[in-house]
Amino acid sequence: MRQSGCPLAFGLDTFGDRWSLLVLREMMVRGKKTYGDFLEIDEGIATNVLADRLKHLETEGIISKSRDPDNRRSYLYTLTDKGRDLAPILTEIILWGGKYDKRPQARREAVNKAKKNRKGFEAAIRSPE
Amino acid sequence: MRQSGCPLAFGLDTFGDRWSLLVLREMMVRGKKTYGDFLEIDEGIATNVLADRLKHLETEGIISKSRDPDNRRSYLYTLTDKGRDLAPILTEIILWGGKYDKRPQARREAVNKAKKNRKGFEAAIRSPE
DNA sequence: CATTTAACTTGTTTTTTGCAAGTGAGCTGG
DNA sequence: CCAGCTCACTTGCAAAAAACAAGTTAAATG
Repeated sequence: MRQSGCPLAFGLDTFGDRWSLLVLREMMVRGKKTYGDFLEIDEGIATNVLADRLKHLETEGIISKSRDPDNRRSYLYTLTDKGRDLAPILTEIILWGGKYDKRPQARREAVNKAKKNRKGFEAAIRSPE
Repeated sequence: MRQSGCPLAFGLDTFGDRWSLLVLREMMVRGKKTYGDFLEIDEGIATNVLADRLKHLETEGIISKSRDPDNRRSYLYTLTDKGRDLAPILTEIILWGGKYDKRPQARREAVNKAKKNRKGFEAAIRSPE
C-alpha cells in the first residue's frame, strides 16, 4: 500500500485504521471471539466494515479464523503470535489515554491495571481467556 | 466523537487516522517543522488532508503552531508535552514493524536505534532538534 | 517590481464508511 | 421434521472522507 519502507508506515498499513485496534481490544481485553461479539462493540462498527477488517487482519496474519467446534454456523477468531505482539502498543495507547482523557465518562479500569502491573497487564491481554 | 469512554478509543480519536502518526514521525524522528516539510513526506499526503490533520492535532493539544521568527510567511509546528508523550507509542509500533516487516525495501535504521537503546531513542524523538 | 515561495483554500473525482436490508447455512422448540 | 430463529456474512445505496488539480494571498527575493 505505502511503499516507503518505514516500519511505522508498515504498522499503520496493517492495523492503523479507525477500527482494527478496537476489534483487537475486544479480543485482547474482553476475550471476545466471534463476529457477533465484535458487532456489539460500544463504538458501533458497521457490519460490512467489520467483515472487511477481519478479512484484512487475517490476510496480514494478525488473527486466524477457525470453525467453532461447538457450533457449526459460528467461527472463532483468535490472535496469532504476530497479533499478540501488538499488546505493548495497545498498552501504551491505553496508558496515554489514561493520562490525558479528562472527560467525565472516561473509564479507568484497564488504565489502572496497566499502571499497577504493566507486565502483568500485557501478559493478560496477550493470552485472553 | 466516540463516546465509549475507552482510553484506547480516546487515543484513536486523537491520532488514530491514516496520517497523524506519520506527520508526528516527521516531527519526532526527522525534526521537521513546517507545512512544506510535511508535504514532502515519502508516503505522499494531500495538501487539504495535511491542513486538516494539523488543525486537528493542534485542537487536540498534540502540537502547537507559532510564527517562524526568521521568515514571516512561515509557521513552525512543534510538539507539546502531550505530543511528546506519544513517543512510547511510536517506539512500540516501530519495534513491531521492525520485527515483522520482511519486505526488501524495509528500512531498519530507526528500528536498530530503538532496539539498541530504547530509552535513548525515546528521549531523542521526544526532543527532536 | 516581477517572480518565486510558503501556506493554505477551493472544486471535483474517487474511495471509504455508514446504514438498511437481504441471503443462506445451520440450529432449535413444538 | 419443519417453521422460525440465529449467525455470519453480502449487497445496494447514501454520506463522508481522501486524493487530485488548480487557485489564492501574503511575504520574500533577485
